[in-house]
Amino acid sequence: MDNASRSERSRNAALEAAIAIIARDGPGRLTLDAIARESGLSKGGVMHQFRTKEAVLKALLDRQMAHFEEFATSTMAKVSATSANPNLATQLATVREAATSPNSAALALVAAMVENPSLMALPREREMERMAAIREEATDPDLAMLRWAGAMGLLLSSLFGMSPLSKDEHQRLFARLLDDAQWTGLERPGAKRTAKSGAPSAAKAATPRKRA
Amino acid sequence: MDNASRSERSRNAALEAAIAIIARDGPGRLTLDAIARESGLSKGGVMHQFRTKEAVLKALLDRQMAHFEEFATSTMAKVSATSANPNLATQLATVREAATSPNSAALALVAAMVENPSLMALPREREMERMAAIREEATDPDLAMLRWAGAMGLLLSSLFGMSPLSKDEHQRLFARLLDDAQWTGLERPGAKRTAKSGAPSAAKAATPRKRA
DNA sequence: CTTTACAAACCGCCCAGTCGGTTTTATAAA
DNA sequence: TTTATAAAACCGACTGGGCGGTTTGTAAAG
Repeated sequence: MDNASRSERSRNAALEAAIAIIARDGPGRLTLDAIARESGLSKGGVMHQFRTKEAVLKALLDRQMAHFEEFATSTMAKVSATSANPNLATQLATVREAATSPNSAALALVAAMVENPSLMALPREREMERMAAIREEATDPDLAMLRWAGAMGLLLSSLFGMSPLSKDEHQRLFARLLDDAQWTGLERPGAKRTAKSGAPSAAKAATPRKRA
Repeated sequence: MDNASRSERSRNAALEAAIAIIARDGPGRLTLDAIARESGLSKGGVMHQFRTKEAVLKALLDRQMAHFEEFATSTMAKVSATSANPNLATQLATVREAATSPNSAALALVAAMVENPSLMALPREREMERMAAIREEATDPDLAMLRWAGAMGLLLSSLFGMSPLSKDEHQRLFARLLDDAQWTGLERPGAKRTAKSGAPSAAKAATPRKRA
């Protein structure tokens, strides 16, 4: 077999093993030896592909992000013509996808958070960009944020195994979140026109977290 | 100082230290030695109060759950007279409280999930009871669930540090979630028993959870 | 022959848990 | 109160295993 293909295969095997371990035993049980055992590789093999454990986590995050990024751009292309708020529609669909897929990206996120919280900087940044886009296109930014938050709540609660909802109910709720017609009744244009001006300061300066 | 008080003090110190460590360094850095260092106790002292690390996590969970349970029953008493859906109102307020409080219970949950996922069985059970109560009292159960999910999304996104929202925006969104008037426009009574016959009887079950 | 992919033994550190010992509190008899 | 004894709280050195990472060796690819 080709060398590149061999590496590719091994890297994939290791990452799949990592996800399986996190999903089955929890992020705390994710060790290099466990990855080696689960993937069928030797520890040396794993360490050849990833020089450090942090590199494994990083690769895992990159991979999941790439997957959902692709999904997002794909659905974005589909809805951008028809929807009035394509960014929101895309994000809701993507979160639903993440909630449906068994190898959830969120698992990788949790594992990264445990091992090295700073790894979450990049995903966090991306997320913030998306939310800014959602707010900017919305006639009622707060409502858009609440719909987004609802999707995240569904995703994370099912991730934590705290969802009393069946698959069908889950899908129904996501469908309702996605259906603009269901939310037009109570839009409050602008950021609630009280005395304060409606200037939506979308992007706030992200305070960088420091590790000790 | 008498023995009971001494124990109480030490246990408290250890648990406070644990929360501080999780919040500052992440769940992966929570070790018994770290707890001893942070709390000022010796390791032996910590081990005398908690026979194992899992016992520490369990105590942490119990403590946080008790705190929010108390908060919940307190607010439940306040709103049960005025609100048509007191369970939802209470849960939303409680989640807001959890999101606001620095020593979030969610941190304890994450730590428990890392160390031993099975520890989450009890909190999960409680959560499911609450959600069942919310659904039962709602004229539009799905919408109620979505409001709850929105609150959870806000809480968890801020926990993961992925919230681009300022404190004020956060509070505003929670306030909107709590304001029934903002959501009456689009209720769809379907799915559950509709019972749209005049009087809004609004489930007067005094106790949030009744299962024996 | 050189480089790359993998294997497996190995190393040092960290961490949960143990253990013998010391100090503080509780009980109670004198 | 004093004294004797037990029990509980606390201490800190120690241990055994697990973990991240290294090293040495081998086979396949180029």
